[in-house]
Amino acid sequence: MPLAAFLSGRCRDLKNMEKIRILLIEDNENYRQGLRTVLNSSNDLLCEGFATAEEATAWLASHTPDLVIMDIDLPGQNGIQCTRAIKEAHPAVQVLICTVFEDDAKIFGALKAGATGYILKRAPLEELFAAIQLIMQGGSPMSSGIARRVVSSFQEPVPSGEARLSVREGEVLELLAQGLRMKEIAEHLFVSVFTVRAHVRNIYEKLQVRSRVEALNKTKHLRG
Amino acid sequence: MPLAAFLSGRCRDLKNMEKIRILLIEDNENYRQGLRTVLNSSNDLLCEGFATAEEATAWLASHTPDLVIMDIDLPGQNGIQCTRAIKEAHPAVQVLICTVFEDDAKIFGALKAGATGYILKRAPLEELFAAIQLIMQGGSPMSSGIARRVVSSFQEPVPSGEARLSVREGEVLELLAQGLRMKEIAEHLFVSVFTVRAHVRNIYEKLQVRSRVEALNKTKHLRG
DNA sequence: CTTGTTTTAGTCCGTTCGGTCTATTGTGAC
DNA sequence: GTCACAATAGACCGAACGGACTAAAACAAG
Repeated sequence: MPLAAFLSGRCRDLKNMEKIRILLIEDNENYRQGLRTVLNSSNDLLCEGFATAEEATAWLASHTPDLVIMDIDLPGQNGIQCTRAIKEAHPAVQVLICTVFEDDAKIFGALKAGATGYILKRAPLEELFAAIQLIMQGGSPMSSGIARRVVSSFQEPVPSGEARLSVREGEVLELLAQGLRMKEIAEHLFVSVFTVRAHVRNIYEKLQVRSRVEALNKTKHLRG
Repeated sequence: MPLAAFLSGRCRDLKNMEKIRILLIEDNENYRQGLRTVLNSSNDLLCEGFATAEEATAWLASHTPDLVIMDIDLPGQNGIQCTRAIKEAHPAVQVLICTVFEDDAKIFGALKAGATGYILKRAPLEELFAAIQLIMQGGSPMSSGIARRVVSSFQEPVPSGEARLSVREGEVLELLAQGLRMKEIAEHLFVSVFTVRAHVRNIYEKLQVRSRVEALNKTKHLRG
């Protein structure tokens, strides 16, 4: 790494700027070559492109970009698998997903794999440029609908119908969730194990389950 | 609701536009009044302001805004509690957090409570205006550092040291997570219950736990 | 070819859990 | 005041679980 880049660290020096090195992984020939040309025409970007995850991985053995712009629907290894591989080998490299898909499986799969941004191909080019700047400045660019889905995944669903547990049952459930045994729960709540067992039985009855793990699975949305 | 607004639904009609009705909850007098004046000076916004959650709640009994801009550090009921209350009473109302805090507890607390946007007070005014438009168009505006934290919360930590489970152990763990008993797991995997028990014991040993729930708690980040 | 790991399988034994049942006390609703 | 429900406590029993052992086949790494 050049000294200037090292000294500037995460904050890019406007006077003596290193170009942002971008690796574009996209199997559509026209889209890739077009986008690469557009990106390279910007005087602060330097873009290399490949059609498959395998080609890109080979190139990555001897090069380290700042940012990877990743398609998801690739032949061979897909973009999510490739993202995971890249983040394992080069944790500092940012991965920006750029795809037509906007279903939860793809979105959360990509984020779990280590992607830090997710934009849609139908977004205008300005949004892509803005996303590149944003991701290099520590942000996480997401197309608006994507961000909404990500945020929505945190919302706690309303307690579902008949499965309404009493306050005390909620406390017992919370302790069950921590992996405590009934005896330990009894000590925490200053009641007898018989009482704890009664609560656990009632919880099972209300939730229609037959074990701790099932009960926890049915209520995980209520417990963060 | 006026007919025009009803017909236009979520897509605002540029010709015959209803103003976006905003409720600003912010205890700092100067900040609130200043911001309210600025927002009202825009010809597509209509902003009402209160200093506390309690005053705002009283007003909400007879009014329904499109958007609430919410401070977190309020006297009395705080902004996160207030967000939860508002979303329970008016699920369609969007809540945009605008605060100086950017710690995980506040961020995720607010999102879990039902906020759909989270921006910082130090952001320029243009960002606030953009956020208002974005949130009304189905997006989730977040200041760049906030978005990064939210996205980061999805990243799966690297499998921690000695807790490296074998492939088979992973399969067993997955079935344990679904609430199956050992006999059922044995049937799924076409092996004897003794084998399943052996795997479970090895999993417990590797994870240093003593029950299913503890094992699942220690590995939930590996299992989505 | 030996060494280590994984996957398989088993025994023994005590603990914990889950189902079915009964029963008392307190509290809030009607 | 009665009714319903939550919280408490208990007995009985069989099933499931968890800990401490052993052990063999399969396989990859060295």
